[in-house]
Amino acid sequence: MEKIRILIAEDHKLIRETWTFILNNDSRFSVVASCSDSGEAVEIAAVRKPEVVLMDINMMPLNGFEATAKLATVSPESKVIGLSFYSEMLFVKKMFSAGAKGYITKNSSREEMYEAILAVHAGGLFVCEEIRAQGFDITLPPVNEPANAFSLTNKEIQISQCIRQGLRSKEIADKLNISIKTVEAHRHNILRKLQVKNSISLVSLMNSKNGYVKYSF
Amino acid sequence: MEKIRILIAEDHKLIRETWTFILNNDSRFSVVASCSDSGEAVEIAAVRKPEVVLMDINMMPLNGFEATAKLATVSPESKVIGLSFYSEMLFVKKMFSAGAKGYITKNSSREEMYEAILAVHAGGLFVCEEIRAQGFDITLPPVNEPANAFSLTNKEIQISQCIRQGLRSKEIADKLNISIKTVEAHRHNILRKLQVKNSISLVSLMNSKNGYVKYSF
DNA sequence: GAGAATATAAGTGTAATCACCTAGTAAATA
DNA sequence: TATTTACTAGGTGATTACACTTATATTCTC
Repeated sequence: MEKIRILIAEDHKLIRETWTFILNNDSRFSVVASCSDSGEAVEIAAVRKPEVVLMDINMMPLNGFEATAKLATVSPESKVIGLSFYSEMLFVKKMFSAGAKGYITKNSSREEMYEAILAVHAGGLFVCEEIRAQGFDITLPPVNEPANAFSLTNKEIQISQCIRQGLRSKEIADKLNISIKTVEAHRHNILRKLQVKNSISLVSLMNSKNGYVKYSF
Repeated sequence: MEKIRILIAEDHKLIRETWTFILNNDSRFSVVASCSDSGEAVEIAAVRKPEVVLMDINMMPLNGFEATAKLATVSPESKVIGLSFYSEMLFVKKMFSAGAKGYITKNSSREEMYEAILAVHAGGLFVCEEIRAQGFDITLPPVNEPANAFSLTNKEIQISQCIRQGLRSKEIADKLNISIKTVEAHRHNILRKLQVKNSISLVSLMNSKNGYVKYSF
């Protein structure tokens, strides 16, 4: 029996190393590579062609979405499993839209991670118990959410994540290599779309689970 | 050689289970219990008297601080190692003030976690490479921060709650019937005490799960 | 009573946010 | 092809936040 070849993309070294350890410790799995960045994961996947990719999207969900979509083109045989701390539906839906075959949260059990890997490797789809409990039905076709005034663009999502981290416009501009005026334009549009009066309210909205799901994307 | 008896307090099941697995997989360690809540960790420690406690303080730092302090009274023989995603000095200092013997971040390596457990079990102190790189010197005696450097007064708590709601200084002043300059003075003191750079970071800190108001920081 | 902590609030100045405007390019869509 | 949307980025001006200083009255504690 061939071992399932796995790539791990997870930004926290300790988590990455422990997962690598326990998966390599299991005769069914073999971690062929690991990295801390989702973009790097795409490059590695293009060369190593792992059968399963564990993609953490916690800190930079947008990068995770993009990377998943890119990965599907450079290595369509690799099945991506999304991993995050939260079970926000929009993240789950976005990941499946991007081509992911599975999604588990960090409240899943260790056995569920094994199950997920085996399921997607066998050509199936998998979501963890926590997300199923929230009514996510993997058998239903992806719903086309209507675009409305409350939906943010990818750039706006990315910038709102930066705002949430306490970054200033100047710092965001440097980080994303765009003009501070562009950042300010996006900020203004974000506040307008979500109908909040300032960045503090935006962060409060993002941090309130229901609010984030309901309004952010 | 007796195995080192370990208690794990970590709110994410997947992380908790993987750590339990790899530690139990090592002949030097034995995980005697694990829990998802720092308060529960105190109760367990009082009975099981673990030699080392891995205390995740990521999502609920304040609970983690209090639990560490309580743990030192109900089970002084247990050495606490703080664990978090971030290497914020405030958290590190707070944890050592509360009686922790070690601190590692989730950017540490797996070996560093082992080292930390062995070090505190042997009666020493330990901080991970990432925190040492930021200039934290464990050999120095604990700096006596000005008495209430980390504790907010009632007024400051009241005002920080208003900030959280997205209220501006002017609005807070009107609501509390005080001068806007007084509000600004309080805001400045709040940011200084909690060592955050702006109100957004303050709100993020407050919104980290149970918030801080309950525990008056 | 002396000292410390708290709450109050003024001044001064710098930096950041926010509102509103215009406007070009590129990509997707009708 | 024409239109829309997203992303870019400049200008202007008002408002707000933040840093730092000084100062007074009160309250609590040593």
